Amino acid sequence: MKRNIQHLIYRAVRVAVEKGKLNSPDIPEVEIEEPKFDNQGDFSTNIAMVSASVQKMAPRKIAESIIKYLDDSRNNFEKIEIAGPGFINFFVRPSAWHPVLKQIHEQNTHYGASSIGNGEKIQVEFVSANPTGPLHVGHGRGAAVGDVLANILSFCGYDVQREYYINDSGRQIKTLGQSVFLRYTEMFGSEIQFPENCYQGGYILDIAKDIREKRHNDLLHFKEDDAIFECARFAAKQILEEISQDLKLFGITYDNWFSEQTLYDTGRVNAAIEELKNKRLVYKKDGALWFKTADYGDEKDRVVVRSNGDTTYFASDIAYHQDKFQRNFQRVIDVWGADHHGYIPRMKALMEAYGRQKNQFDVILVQLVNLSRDGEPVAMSTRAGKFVTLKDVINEVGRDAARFIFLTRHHESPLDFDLELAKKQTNDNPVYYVQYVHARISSIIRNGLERGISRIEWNDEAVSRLIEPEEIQLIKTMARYPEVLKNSAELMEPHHITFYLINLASAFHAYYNKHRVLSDEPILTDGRLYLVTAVKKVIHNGLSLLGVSSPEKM
RNA sequence: GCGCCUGUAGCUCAGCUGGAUAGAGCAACGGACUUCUAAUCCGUAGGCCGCAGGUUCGAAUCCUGCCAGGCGUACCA
Repeated sequence: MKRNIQHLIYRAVRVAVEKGKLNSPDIPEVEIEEPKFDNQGDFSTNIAMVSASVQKMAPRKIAESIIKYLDDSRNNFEKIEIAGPGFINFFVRPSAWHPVLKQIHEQNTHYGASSIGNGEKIQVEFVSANPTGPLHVGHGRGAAVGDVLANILSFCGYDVQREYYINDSGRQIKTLGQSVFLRYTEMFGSEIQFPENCYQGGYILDIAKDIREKRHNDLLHFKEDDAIFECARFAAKQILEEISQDLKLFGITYDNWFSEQTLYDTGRVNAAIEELKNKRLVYKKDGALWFKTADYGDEKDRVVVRSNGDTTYFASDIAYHQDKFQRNFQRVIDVWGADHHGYIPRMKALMEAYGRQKNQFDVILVQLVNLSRDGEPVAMSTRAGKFVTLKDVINEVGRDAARFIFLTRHHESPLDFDLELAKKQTNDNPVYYVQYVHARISSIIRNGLERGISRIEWNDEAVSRLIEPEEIQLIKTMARYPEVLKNSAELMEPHHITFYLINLASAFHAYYNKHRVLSDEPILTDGRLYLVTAVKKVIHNGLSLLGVSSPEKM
């Protein structure tokens, strides 16, 4: 409908110019908006005001000419008027909305899908938590945002891959091995001093016990470094397995798990460093190797190889992101916790130094979750072993509610997550508000079946009976869905869908309370069943993208 | 100090690629179940859109400065 109006205006302008009513055929892009107030129509455009300076005419005069030559031979509009300083408001004839329903039924689970992605290969990397402890609530937010973003992009025609980057190399893994090994020796009677910088959580002890069960006291005979290495490998593998399970519980599966260690094992980190040298992007200073990131927008240069010969995390990240593009991804999206934002400039610098386009690499920052219980903040630290795991939260409040809460906020807005509140609010959590629509409509359809209505299909006479304001409102809202998705994909902001669904749910509940679907009139009943079935499809469609279930009964 | 994010109703947040009268939910108050699921609906009340300037016909939205909170600012990861 929107695009239709756009075309009509372009054509009207052309004709008006031909007839000499407008001065210039150059008009800016026509933007069609949906006004907030009913008395301003269903759609409106500010084109007359925006082109006033080009046309050298008063906005209202321009609007008059456009309307005069606007071709509404399809009779879509009840009224087109000029309002305020020069807005053109379009009032759509109610029946002109009806074809939207047919579209929804025909496209079914693909309603709202688009091809704006053009089959482009795109990768979304998210969560990527270090395998040094279980996932906590904060990771859950990144998981929800990343997963849903991937869903949306896929729905919009991108060829999406989900990847988890495993930081299984470097110091934190060594610390993990050390922590486990200490607990292990402790079980054999060693007096130990457990260092503060080691991981304190109870899961470390569990892993140590598992090792004892498998290896008995073998490791005590190893050289300490080797024993720590063994522990690290064992622990990381086990923790990663649990992470994978937790994510599955949250409804997330990955296409690929990428190990940092393999970058070293296959020499790709060294190769990347060599390439940097060849491109003269690095230099030596104070015994370390520096990347000239400051030349590409970073505030200063960054170390790639330390003076002691160790590579930095940045080095493996360079190799990793090179590898992503070598795997032919045209676009790469990293979902990070907001505490890593300081890292973005150097990554952008890397991209620029390699001549990549700006839109080929994006970082989605997800603000951290402030966890509290009954208003009291809960400290979160993997190292100190104080955290509420994602698994606990899923078990407490449910997968659907947890996902929904994470997605009812802009990802860059900090999120207060109160455990008691989340549990208590289970019943008036917006997720149930939306799911309830699906359950209610399912129930109506079941009741219809009992009356012998098994066919729900387009019928001119039946659909033409849909003229109540609440019915038109519902259809209008559903007509917006494809655009919401496109917007969500382009801005990479999943929360728009959540808010849209709440909106649609509200329109449905209002309708439900005012009108009966299964009425005494068979024709009207057919039309309304056709309508609410469309609503059910859109709700299901949206909830699926959010990874939330659509219950038949509640 | 510098950088990023945030600041909108009592609370939690939308709206921010400039538009007409500022939007939800929760909480408060008053109503609606003999009726397809009341996990619902209808209504009332609640606002210097952090502050001050600027750009514009028009600013919550863009620009500048300030204030407050969070985070970051390593030859850590």
